[in-house]
Amino acid sequence: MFAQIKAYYRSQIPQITDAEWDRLQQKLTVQHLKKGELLTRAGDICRQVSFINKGLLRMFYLVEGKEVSVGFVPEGNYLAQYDSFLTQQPSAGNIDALEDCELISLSYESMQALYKEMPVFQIFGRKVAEMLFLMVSSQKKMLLILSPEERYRRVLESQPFIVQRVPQYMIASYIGITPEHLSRLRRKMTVRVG
Amino acid sequence: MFAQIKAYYRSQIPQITDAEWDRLQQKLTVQHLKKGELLTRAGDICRQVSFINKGLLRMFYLVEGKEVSVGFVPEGNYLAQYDSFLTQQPSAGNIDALEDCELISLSYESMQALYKEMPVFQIFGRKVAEMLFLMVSSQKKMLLILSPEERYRRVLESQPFIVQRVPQYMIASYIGITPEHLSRLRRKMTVRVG
DNA sequence: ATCGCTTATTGATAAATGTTAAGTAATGAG
DNA sequence: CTCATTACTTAACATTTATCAATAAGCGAT
Repeated sequence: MFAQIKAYYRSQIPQITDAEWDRLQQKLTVQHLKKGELLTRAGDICRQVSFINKGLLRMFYLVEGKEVSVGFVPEGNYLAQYDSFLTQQPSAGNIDALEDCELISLSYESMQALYKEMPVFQIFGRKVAEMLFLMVSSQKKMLLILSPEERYRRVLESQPFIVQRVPQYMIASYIGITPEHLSRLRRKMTVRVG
Repeated sequence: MFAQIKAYYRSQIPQITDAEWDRLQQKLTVQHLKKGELLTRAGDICRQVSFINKGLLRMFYLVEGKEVSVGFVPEGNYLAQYDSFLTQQPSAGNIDALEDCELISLSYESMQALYKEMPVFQIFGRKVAEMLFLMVSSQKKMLLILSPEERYRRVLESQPFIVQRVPQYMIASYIGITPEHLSRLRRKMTVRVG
């Protein structure tokens, strides 16, 4: 049950001791989500971070009745409405399950307690925040300097699981275009290939 | 000289002691940059973070001969080619001074030393990373869900110093449009106002 | 296998944005 | 102060992208 998440912690903070891990594990809770269900919704305050043991989730906004997807997160990663989790203010975004999911969650209070209790979790928290910054920062850069077609190619090559497991119309809003336009770009791209 | 940066640390980590601050201050160096000079350039590995005591700097990419601005950072903030600083890999971006600047810098090695020596700096590092994440994350969201005109309005209302101190053609690429288009949007926006 | 629903494709048209080129305004160095 | 340079504006035109509407294809539940 906890093998994957334990490996994750060990990869981020190899210096973690068994005692520290045990202390953490006591605070973890397991949670299941069926395809289509919401993990958090706009207006909620995000009170936990979740490690995805299995499944795939999506972060998205509702803008003028339309869904705009901003991230897809598969098993083996941590996930939260992180802005809301950090600020403990209501989130503007939603998270739903694109597949049946198994999550291992840690509450805000538990995390604060771990921060106080054991410095190694400060390091973990810093590394997670740094990683998230790198990811979002590179995504923002792609939106600014690449054309829609190039952005789609990037998704294809650097996050192929998205193309394999996420409906195309969600990918369209993820790269900032309409589903119709993405469909046309794809046709244009494949004509020359075969 | 160090009053502003000291206040900054105290605001982020109020629990910092005088001894810890002194230890930090020993490692700080002051640096001056004239308007137009580069702080870091693409290909460099970023080896320091800089607190801006005075002035204004810009982060930008060179894409097909054109500058694409991705951030403007005024006095009172920390600045680095943060992706490169974290990974110690060559950066794809540049930083230049839009005004004469006074910077207070801390090297990568010094920061690692402080991390090891005193846990409070781990907390500081985490808070900085979290703040950067929140900022970039909200900027990415704006690019995805707002129109260019709305993005410009946001800059006007939430970062007015940019409109006051940054040339318009740099703001244009910052919000993802051409200078000509921004000029047209501005005309359209002011016609109705007066 | 079939039905019903969701997703993807396609075409016609409209709107938004980019490009090129020219002119005007602002700015800074001497 | 003057000139040269840089920044901003404007216009005509080209290209990209969105919208609307219709059809086709895929898919899950029964």
